[in-house]
Amino acid sequence: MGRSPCCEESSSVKKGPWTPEEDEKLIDYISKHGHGSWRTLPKRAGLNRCGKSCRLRWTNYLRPDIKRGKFSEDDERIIINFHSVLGNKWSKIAAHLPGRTDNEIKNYWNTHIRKKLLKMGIDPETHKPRTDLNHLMSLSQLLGMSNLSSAISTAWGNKPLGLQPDITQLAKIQLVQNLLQLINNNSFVNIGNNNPYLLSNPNLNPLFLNGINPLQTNKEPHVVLSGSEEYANPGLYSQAQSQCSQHDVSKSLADLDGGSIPQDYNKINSTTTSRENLAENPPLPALVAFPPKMGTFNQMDSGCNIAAQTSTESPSNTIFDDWEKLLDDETSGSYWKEILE
DNA sequence: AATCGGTTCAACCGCGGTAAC
DNA sequence: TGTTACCGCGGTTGAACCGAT
Repeated sequence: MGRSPCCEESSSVKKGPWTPEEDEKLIDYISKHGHGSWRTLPKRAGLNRCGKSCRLRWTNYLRPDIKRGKFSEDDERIIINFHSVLGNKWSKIAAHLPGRTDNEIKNYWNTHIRKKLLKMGIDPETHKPRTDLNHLMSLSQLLGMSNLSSAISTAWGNKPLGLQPDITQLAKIQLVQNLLQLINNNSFVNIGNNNPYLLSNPNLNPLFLNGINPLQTNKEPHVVLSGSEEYANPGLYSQAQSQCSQHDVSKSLADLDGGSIPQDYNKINSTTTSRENLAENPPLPALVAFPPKMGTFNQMDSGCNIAAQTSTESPSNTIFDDWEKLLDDETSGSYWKEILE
């Protein structure tokens, strides 16, 4: 329904930064009487502020259990993980970070995490690889003089599990993927699904919580993050879960919450299953087949290993071979060579 | 030392949900 | 059932801060 601003009836109320005296009054009043009705609090506390302003000041700054200072890497990981599932539900995310406010998390996301993800070629909204042209251009610049085929072989060839590609290699992977996505309009190239970086990076894989390596565990999933809470971003989460689905997410979430499974998730768990959820929000199909020769994730044993490149198939069968052909072609490849070189 | 542009974050704005009447 | 009041949330703003020149 909405309503007019709570303070419009009284234009004389003070706005802007709070003074130490005002803070003191507010703290003093609430510690003695509790906040009660925020609307009437300012009058009762002797403050020339609107109730909303008092509530904000209290919940975001003066509350005694506020935890101030820099976010730890764990905090950051938790924020990314929950954002990939919940989206911009800052208050819900804040509920999993005791002492942190939704406002603080929102600010931190917008000023730090968002930029980090963008730099890495990850869309912070969808947690999927970016496909916009500006990003492609910046990636191509980042690549500088790199060579596409060597990029692919370096990034995908014989990398041992656990040895993550550096940022340049990531850029190469991203560029290739994005170009392929553009070419195959409406299709989803499965590099993202199988991207070892996305799956193994604790900051990007929601399953990678609190020391649980989704690439190594081998359990049946039985939990879900949906139900009353919308499955906001089926993208990364369901992709990761479907590709690498032998994980106990509830344990991860329980660990996050200091050992006990959060109430919300218990409630959710009792009503839905991940399979149902995935059925409702199936991961995007890989319309362009991921070439076996480039490596696939072995879900049967140790999780999502990238198999070493084995060139047993016809070399002309893969999209990457087509790519090399395309790039070798004097006429059609010149444009792409310009971008890539 | 002064200026400028970018970044950070506290505070504000306005809307949606919902309880109370 | 419709209206009003209130709370909480997410998006936005702008002053303060900071580093580069």
